[in-house]
Amino acid sequence: MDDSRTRRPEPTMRDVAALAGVSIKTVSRAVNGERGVGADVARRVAEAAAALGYRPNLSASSLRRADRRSTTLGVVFEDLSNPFDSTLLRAVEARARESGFLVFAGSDEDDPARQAEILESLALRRVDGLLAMPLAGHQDALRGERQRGVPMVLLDRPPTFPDTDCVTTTNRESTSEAVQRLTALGHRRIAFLGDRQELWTHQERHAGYVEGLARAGVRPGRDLVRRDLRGPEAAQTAVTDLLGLPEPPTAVFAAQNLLAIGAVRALQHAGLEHDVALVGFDDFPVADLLRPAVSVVQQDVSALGRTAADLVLARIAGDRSPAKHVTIPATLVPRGSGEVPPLRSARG
Amino acid sequence: MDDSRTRRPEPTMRDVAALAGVSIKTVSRAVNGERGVGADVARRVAEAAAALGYRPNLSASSLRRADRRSTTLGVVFEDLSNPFDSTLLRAVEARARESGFLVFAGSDEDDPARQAEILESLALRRVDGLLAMPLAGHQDALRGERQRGVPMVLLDRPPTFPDTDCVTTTNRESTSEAVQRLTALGHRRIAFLGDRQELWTHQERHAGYVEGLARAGVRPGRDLVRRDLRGPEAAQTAVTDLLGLPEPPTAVFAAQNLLAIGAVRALQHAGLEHDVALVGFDDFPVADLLRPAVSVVQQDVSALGRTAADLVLARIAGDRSPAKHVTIPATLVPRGSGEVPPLRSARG
DNA sequence: CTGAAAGCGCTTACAG
DNA sequence: CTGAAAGCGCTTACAG
Repeated sequence: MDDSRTRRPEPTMRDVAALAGVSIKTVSRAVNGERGVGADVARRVAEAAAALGYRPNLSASSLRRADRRSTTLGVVFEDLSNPFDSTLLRAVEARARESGFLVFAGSDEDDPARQAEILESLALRRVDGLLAMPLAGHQDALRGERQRGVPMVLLDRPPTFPDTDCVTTTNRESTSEAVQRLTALGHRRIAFLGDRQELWTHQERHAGYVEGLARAGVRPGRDLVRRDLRGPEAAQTAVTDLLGLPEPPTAVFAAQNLLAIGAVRALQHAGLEHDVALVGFDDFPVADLLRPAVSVVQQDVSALGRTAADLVLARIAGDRSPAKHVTIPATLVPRGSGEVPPLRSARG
Repeated sequence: MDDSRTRRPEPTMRDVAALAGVSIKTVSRAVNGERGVGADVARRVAEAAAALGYRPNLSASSLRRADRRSTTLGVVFEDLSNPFDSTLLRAVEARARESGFLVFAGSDEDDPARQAEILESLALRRVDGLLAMPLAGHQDALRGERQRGVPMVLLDRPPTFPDTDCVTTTNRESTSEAVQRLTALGHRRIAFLGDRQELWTHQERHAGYVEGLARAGVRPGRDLVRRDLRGPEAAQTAVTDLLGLPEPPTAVFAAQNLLAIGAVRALQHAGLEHDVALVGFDDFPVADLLRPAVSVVQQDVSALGRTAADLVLARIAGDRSPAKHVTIPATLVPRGSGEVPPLRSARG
């Protein structure tokens, strides 16, 4: 191998044209597969390009072309190392590539400043479309991009500004269903573990919880609702606390997978994992290997990502129909922990 | 909001110059913070830029600039929805952003054609550097990019071609250590579960297994080594089979987290999870919630990603030192399953 | 401190 | 079927 530590200048159309003995316009036509190039000339251009290792410069072509496309998408999620986010990214990326798009990926860490920074960075590179999870409060940066006319699809949560597509899951409906399954088993004291109240998904899931109880004629005990829990440790503490109540819950609904994990820890610690029912929203790896295996409301995360990608690609392709809010159905996956009846846990 | 469904043409330096009443060269200087711009003029330019919502076109500037930088990195991993890959990506992305770089992310699905396709796609967009996991056999596409002089750092596995940085973990050493811990507990019949033999990481881990046994004067039983296991199901079958041997293993070393998960399933199924020791390579979520909790060799995946990102950024910045192979130390995390002594599992 | 001209690699809009 | 000229948005290399 020759010295690969030195980056050589890339051959250009000019070089190919010189070697093939044609004009650069002819090379352009041949490279882009436009018709109106003689078979013999096309072959000579192809040979010259191959000999030089020529690869067209997409930035240059995009700069000059009428459509100005960079065939590039920007993805801004909270944390790409989260399974939810990474599964979304994977689905988006697969769909994007089918259409010849490449994907920029960034994590905003739920920080408005960082999100704005990433969006700015994407804008400087003139991405054709944006896929993002809107922050709970501050959606100014996203709204700004949208107002400039950048095609945008929001995931997991709806925008607070108009005229923008989004794809979410059946938070309320599926939670209501899950809670009704618990009441059907006879549970009356069902605890609710929720993340930050400002999160739309958790508002929806809480609403579903209330609705599910109401359908069964159960009045929600205020002492059983623990919200603003951030992370598994907070959930663990909350459940431990709940178990110490005079009338402890016979079932727990954890509105997020990290909270379900914290609940498992608390139940295991109290030795009550087979006595108190548990259902979580969002699946997590090896949930089926725990004892009991953890029943969950499973989002179709890949479908979420695929749908969002399809939407933004359609917008880029010129779809000017009114903004859509697509809801992807979640599925109840019974594994054991959610099928524990209340009798066994009646204590005292 | 005005009609955000129509993408307006972006304002250019020309527009800003016209509004500020200066030449575009002056706008260029002001925007790039070059010195030699009068305070009054700088202010007028800033105002005009803000009024128009001007944002420089990085592609155009990169095209003309001497350094040709796109301040863009390409990441090509096997599957971005894998926790290992997504944790790497997250670390790379964080590091990249600190240096003003944005990251293109793609999954090659272990398919040479797809990897070549992604690399091509990245090359057309003139990324400044490449971070990739080399495929077991076909490294031609990566070698090709490297020969063109594209800065490149390989992750998890070394290249089969020269002059290229890579970052891997202590596969052999840590496996040897883990096996020696098992022999120190008295284990003599220790099974090995491995993925495809062509994978360098699994060759290394197998070598570490052999070495660890040798240190304890144990001769590896050929019947206890099961390789070419692809995924948890294969591992589960293999362990079930091992447990049926006349002299079953008293301990299992699973050379990958998915294989460890399969092993857990088999042990649980046989009711032997508390009787047969298990150690896995690579951590996995909630491994600590299983009963017994699963002991693992934990890679420092974030450090892997950070190191790789730093290396490629240094190369891009002009570092011409000889190629490095950095090895990141892994850690043994005892959780219970690896601390099961052999006596309890002596059967018959 | 400021600007006119040329050019990065490519496509557009013509002309032949 | 092929090509010369102009220009995308910006920076370089000059000149003043």
